[in-house]
This record gives sequence, structure tokens and C-alpha cells, in this order.
Amino acid sequence: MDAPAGATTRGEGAKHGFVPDYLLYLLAAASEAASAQFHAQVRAKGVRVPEWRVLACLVDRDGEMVTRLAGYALVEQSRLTKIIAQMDAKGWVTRRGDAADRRRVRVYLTPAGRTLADRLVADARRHEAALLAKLEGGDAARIKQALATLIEELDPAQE
Amino acid sequence: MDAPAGATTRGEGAKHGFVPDYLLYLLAAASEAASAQFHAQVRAKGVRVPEWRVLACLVDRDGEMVTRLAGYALVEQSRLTKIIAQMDAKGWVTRRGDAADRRRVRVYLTPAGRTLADRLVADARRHEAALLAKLEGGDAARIKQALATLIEELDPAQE
DNA sequence: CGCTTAAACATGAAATTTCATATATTGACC
DNA sequence: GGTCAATATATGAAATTTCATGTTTAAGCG
Repeated sequence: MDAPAGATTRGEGAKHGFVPDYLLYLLAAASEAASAQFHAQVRAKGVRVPEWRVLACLVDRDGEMVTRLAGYALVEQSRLTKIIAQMDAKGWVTRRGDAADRRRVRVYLTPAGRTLADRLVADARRHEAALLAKLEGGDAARIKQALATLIEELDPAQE
Repeated sequence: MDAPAGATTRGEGAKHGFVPDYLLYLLAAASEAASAQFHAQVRAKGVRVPEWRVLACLVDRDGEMVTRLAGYALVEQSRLTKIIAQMDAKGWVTRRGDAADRRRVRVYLTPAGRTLADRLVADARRHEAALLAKLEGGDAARIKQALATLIEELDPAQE
């Protein structure tokens, strides 16, 4: 879920009601607030957010098959197929059929794609470090653990 | 952000690399994993996720103006205008111009909209309670606070 | 084998989302 | 009051996303 670029700032009314304390809202709002700046950086480099996600996943696992990549990058499969095609057209990735199972299509970074991806990962690391530095010691240290726990609790099929 | 309905499950490889420990990924993945079930319930009742968000916000603040509602519901303004129009067509909300400032359009729940919204909020509360119950005491207690802190740190203009 | 079912991707039409911009109204200031 | 900038919402075309389904290949089994 990407940050709605033009979403206007919220009002200044009292913080009350159902929504501001609802877990799913807090998760979505935190994700969006945390991502907004960095995603703007990504787009400024001519990369869309789903493309960035795919690049990041391929840095971790080059040659992954489409379905797995979709799960890893949080993108629905038929959408990923189209994104991959665009990234292929831009020269960032190539596709090769899997020899052992010819239904599968494996996706590889091109040299240009790897250069771009490495740069973005470096940017992401810097941005993340700055973000964590802004948090008070206790929260900064524990939030990632709490999120990982939540994810594992909800989606045990995780890798 | 909505859960990619057809996103396939992740592989079972080793949990390593950049992505699985990256804060923005953890936030997005946690948001999606936590929302998936409930959003499926919402859609099963014929309500799309952005519509549900608007309904929930209106339960908190009926008669809010479009721009504020957009911020509160995490939806970009021009998109919200269209969503509101559809919700109006479905008889869930009505729009009335603000007397004091005629640029503004205020959005109100209809009786049918309120009935629907109240039901969904009740569902959401139940779902949230079940979710929190699945977490170990420590994490369950602190995750909402951590997220709220993160949001405030990043977006001080919050209400 | 031959058959049936399932998995992995691709595809196309419909719907939504985005982006830039238009319109209307208000506010500020001279 | 008139003028200029800013705010609030709407709109339209282009692009993306979704949903259902098609195609190809693999697996299971009698």
C-alpha cells in the first residue's frame, strides 16, 4: 500500500473515537507515514514503488520464480507479471524459463537492474537508520520485533 | 492498503537478506497480514475497503469535510471524491455544502449508512480483539503504543 | 500409459487510481 | 471594493489494478 501522494494533512481535532486506536488503522497509518518520504525518493528516481519492491526482493534472491516473488514483494501475481514485463522493457530484469519445471519463469536482475537496486537498497538503509534514530530508545528497539512477531503469528507460512 | 487478494504464500526458504528485516517492509507486511481476514469479511458484505474506511471515519465524525476525511481515511482527495459519489449512489452517505464556507462539502451518513457502518465497526472490534488475543502479553500490550508513537513522530499534524 | 487434477503464468476487459488541471470560493492586502 | 494568492472540491484522460479465465506443464493414480 503506497502512500497516497496527495493525501492532505489531518485536522487538529481531539484524538478520540474508534479509528485512532484501531490496530488495523494504526498499522496502515504507520506504514504509510513511515514510507511516504522514502517512496517519494524512489519515485523521484523514476522507479515506482512496486518496482522498488521487486528490485529489493531480487537483491535478496535473484532468479526467484514469479509466484514466490509476488508473495515476497506483497504484490498479486497477475499484477506482478505485468510489472515484470515493464521492468524487462526497461532493461532492469530478464526472464528465463526454469529448465526443471517449464511452467516456472525465473526473474533475474540485469547488470543495470542490479546497479539501480543496489543504489536503492543503500538509500533504504540510510532512510531506515534515520527513521529508527528518531524514535526513543525503547520503541525503536522493540518495534521491529513486535511487527515480526505479529507477522509470524498471522502468516506462519512465511519464509 | 489493501491486501492483495490473490497474493500467494511466501516460500519456505531461509529468512535472511535485506527485506525481511527492513522496517518499511515489516510495517507493510504486518498491515497486510493483519488486515487480510477482516478485509475479506468487509468485501463479503459488498463493501470495498476504502468505503469501509470512510464509513468508520464517519462513525467517529459525521459531517466531516472531504479533505479532512481523505486524510483521516488514508485516501487521496480526488479519489475520495469519486468514492463518496459511489457511496452516495448506494445510499450510504449524503453530501451537503457547508453554509459558512461554500467551497466545502460535508459528508453525512444516511440511516442505512449508519446501520451498515455500526455493524462493520462491531465486526472490526471483534476481529481486533481476537487478533490481540493471539499475541503474547507483552507484544499485544505494547504494539499499539509503539505504532502510535511512530505515527506521531512522523506526522505531528495528526489529530 | 491415459486420465484427472493441480500448479504456474499470462491475458483481456472492466474497474479503479493517478495526475494534472479546472472551477468555485475565501482570505489577505492595498 | 479590486486584485492576487490560497483553499476546497471536481473532473477527465491515461495508466494501473483487479477479476475471471485461458494456456501450458507437472503430478498423482488406476
